[in-house]
Amino acid sequence: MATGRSIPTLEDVARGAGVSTATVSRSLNSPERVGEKTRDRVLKVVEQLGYTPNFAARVMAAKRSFTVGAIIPTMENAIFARGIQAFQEELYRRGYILLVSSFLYDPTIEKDQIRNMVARGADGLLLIGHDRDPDIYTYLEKQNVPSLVAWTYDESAARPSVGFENRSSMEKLAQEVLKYGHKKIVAIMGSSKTNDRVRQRIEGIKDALAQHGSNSEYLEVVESTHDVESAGDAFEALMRRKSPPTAIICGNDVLAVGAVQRARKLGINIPENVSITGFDDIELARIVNPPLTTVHVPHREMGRRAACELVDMIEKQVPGNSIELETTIMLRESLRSPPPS
Amino acid sequence: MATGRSIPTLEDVARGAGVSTATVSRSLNSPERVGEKTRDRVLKVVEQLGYTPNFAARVMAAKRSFTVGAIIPTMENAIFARGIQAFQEELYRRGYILLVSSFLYDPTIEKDQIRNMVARGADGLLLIGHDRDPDIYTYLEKQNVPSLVAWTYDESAARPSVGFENRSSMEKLAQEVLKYGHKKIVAIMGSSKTNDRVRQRIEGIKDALAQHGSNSEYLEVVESTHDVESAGDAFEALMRRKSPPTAIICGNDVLAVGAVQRARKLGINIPENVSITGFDDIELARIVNPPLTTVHVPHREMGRRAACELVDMIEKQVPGNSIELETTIMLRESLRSPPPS
DNA sequence: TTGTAAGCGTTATCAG
DNA sequence: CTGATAACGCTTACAA
Repeated sequence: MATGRSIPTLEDVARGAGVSTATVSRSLNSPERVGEKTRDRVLKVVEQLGYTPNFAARVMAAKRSFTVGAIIPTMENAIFARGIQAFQEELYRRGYILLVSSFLYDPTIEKDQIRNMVARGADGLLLIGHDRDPDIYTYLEKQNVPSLVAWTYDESAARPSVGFENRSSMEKLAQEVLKYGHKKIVAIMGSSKTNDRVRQRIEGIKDALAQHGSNSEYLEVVESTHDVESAGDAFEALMRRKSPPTAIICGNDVLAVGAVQRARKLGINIPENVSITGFDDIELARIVNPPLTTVHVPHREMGRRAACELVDMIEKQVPGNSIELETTIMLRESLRSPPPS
Repeated sequence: MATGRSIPTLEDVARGAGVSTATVSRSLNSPERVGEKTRDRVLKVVEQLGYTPNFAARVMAAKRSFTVGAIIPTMENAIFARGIQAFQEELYRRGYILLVSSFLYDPTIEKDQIRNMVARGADGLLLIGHDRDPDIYTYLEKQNVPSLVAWTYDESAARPSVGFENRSSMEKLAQEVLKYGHKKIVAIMGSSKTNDRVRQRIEGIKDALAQHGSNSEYLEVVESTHDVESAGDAFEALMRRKSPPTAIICGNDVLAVGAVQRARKLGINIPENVSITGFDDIELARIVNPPLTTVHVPHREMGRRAACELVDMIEKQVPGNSIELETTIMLRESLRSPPPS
């Protein structure tokens, strides 16, 4: 029945210090509004009892949770792990804590998790990409929970985002591929179904082709799931064709690494036989052999800036500004001129 | 003043459905205890109003938050990212949500974050390794918050853990190194200061040396921080010696990759000139050239099992069982016989 | 099966 | 500067 020693509450502290609960609360939250002597006495009792405020009660009374939720595809891709790591560090610095959920690229799960986090009183939400059921945005507005989109920057979007231009970044990369004289280019991309970043990257490649006078309608895109193995399969299928591509633009580094590894297994030389490019510039990109030509994305910076912006939105009750981060093309050995045909 | 439309509460639903708040609560939490007709009516109103329960209020009333906290060194190391990913997936399946904090290997921050999570009403905590200020355990007991240690398995420890034997795993690996005839072995490890896993791995190497008749006191351990660059520096310093080691056992794959990459830069061939081993078997281990001989750790399995166990501890109010997971040695090209001297 | 009402531990308002 | 006291929104005996 009795759980032995129970957890001390504000009231216990108040009793111990011979003051009211209000005074204890003030001593803790706005010490300047309490007499020095009283405060010291209160803090001593707090220490003695090992009092920790009850969070739920505080949230309910203050209507603030100092909690931020992040709903991401998966932590297993280093781009999210890094970005979220930086996001969390900045949040911690500002007195917030992070609730994390991954939805494994399943929009239904994502939706569920968004509701869940709101219900749990998250003060704000970090979302990846703009592309989701509009109901979600209506819901968030109704609940008055600010949300910020990251991993993309889109001026045309209605809501603020912190990230980079997926389309033009990929275009720059594709330009490089074209400069090397490639004509037979195929893209291996993750599913574009509920993923605006993927769609934009595809558009970026087409932009480059169009500028180059190529007929961009001819861009072939092979869809792959987000893992090394599946990208390897896609790569293998392409290379077994009678007339294989001379360059393969992958949607991200993980896919590109999958292609490179499979190439090695098949005895296909990169870049002699075929060029491969990635996107993100994760650690893997420099470690794989040959190192990947890819687009460098400042993931940590993005996470950190997103945290700053989101906290501002929460605390200042402002709509939030979009922030564009620059990407840079990293030219490495996986790209070179096509083999003489 | 008036915030326009405000968020619907239980009471709004009750009013809308013409029932009491208790009935609404029951319709949501234990539907079987409510008449079918009433329940349907209630749920319809819930839908209409877009009602979501207020989490803080629920926590306060039920004294349960369905939230679990994980306090890890960093998400940037893939071993934690993967393990935590699986941990979160299982938690989600069981109706819990995950609060994540990283402490960047700083025990002061860790302590702070533990208190923070407890204050926020986490129902249970996942911690990495046993090694921390005993006050923390006293505190957790006093607050009656169950905690589970992962990434290690230690029978001798007072508290339950889900993980693997760091010591004997490393011993197995070191045995392999010795089998290849290496005599000059040096270890590059992360700081062992507040890290029992590191200490155990060092002991493991010594165990192997002792069994092999070598004088284990002679094991030299070079300390590195947890990044590729620092490991590279350590490696370089070792190889510049008059009499460099023939095998370098690294504390984990990240350090080993740092050594391999630096070797390439210096024109040192692995494994011809020197063997290198890792620990963890993250993706990187297979992708680096040459691929690493390392210890495979079932990170996802560990995360998943930890979630199961921790939820059991929370729900059944039991002390919790330790679970030992098996590791396996992955022999790959980075290890071979020492060069003829 | 349903309703009533007493908490849960804070914060915030308003007096003093 | 300090103290009462009313919320905050939900769960859960207990009663009907």
